[in-house]
Amino acid sequence: MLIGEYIHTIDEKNRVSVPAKFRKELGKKIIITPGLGQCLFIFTTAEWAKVSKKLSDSETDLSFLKADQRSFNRYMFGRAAEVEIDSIGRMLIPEFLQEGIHLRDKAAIIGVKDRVEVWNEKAWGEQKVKVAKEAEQLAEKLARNE
Amino acid sequence: MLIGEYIHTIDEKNRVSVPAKFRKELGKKIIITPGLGQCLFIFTTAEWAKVSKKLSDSETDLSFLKADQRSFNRYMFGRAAEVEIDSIGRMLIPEFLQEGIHLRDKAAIIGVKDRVEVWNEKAWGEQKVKVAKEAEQLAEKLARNE
DNA sequence: ATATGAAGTGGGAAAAAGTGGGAAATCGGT
DNA sequence: ACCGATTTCCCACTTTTTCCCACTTCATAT
Repeated sequence: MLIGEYIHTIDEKNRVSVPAKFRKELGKKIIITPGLGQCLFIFTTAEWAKVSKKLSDSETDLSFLKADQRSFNRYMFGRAAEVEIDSIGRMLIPEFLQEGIHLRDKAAIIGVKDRVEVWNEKAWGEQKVKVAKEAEQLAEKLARNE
Repeated sequence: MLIGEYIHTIDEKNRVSVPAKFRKELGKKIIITPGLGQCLFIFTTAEWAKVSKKLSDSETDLSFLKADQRSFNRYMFGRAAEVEIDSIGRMLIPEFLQEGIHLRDKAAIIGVKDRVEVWNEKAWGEQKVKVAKEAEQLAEKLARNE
């Protein structure tokens, strides 16, 4: 299972170490896409096969005739990248994906059960604060037995 | 699968490098047609065979009138070009196709699963911004498995 | 405390990709 | 058939990417 938080450097060549604990599960080849919120998603090739199938299942073979389907596919596929993890466990994040989430210097790499997310370190810090508050409220509710 | 975004130069001889990652899948010969939206479509010969069959097949429900279908086909077929990719991986984009989408200097080349789109760089930038918001909503739906 | 090994980071060299331009071949018009 | 113009083919340069090696840091165990 993919869990935990890691802060890694993104170097001048757009490389980031995949946390060693994730490497086995992710395999040699991964798919990086824009995520929901200010982050990227990393899928295994198997997961991506499912996702892209789901996208195409709802379509006819002539999906490009429908305007909104066109836009959506353009967005999803056009901004995805198939990436090989190098011999010492680094991935290369294309610049067009970095731009979308203002990634630079430090990346937060988060395991979320069966997917991995990549955040700008600062954005992740803020996200955590936000989530922490929600968690506290949830905990209080639980404590009051609601 | 054809995915990702690449910005390439279109030179004085109307040549554009096909992104190296696309070359194997596209093969030596491709079909370039006017696209829908401000772009061109590129299909493999195999994919084009499917598409053109579907378009001309009267059995297919394209949900528009015969007359419309005729003029649509005239548009797609009449302006489609069969193009050979040269020995070092460049394609030649006919001028009549460039004019339609105001292509010059820089082209954005986008992989959209099993077709490739070619955009004027600037138009692509605007398209991305426009679609980003609605695509996220659609993606959320998808993520919730609706 | 020190040695050992694994993980992460940085950088140089080799290879590949992208770009530009000249020469040969082809085409069209006279 | 000849000439000029356009297209095609090939070569060469530049930039980017990839591959590999080496150093540093952190954690673990002795």
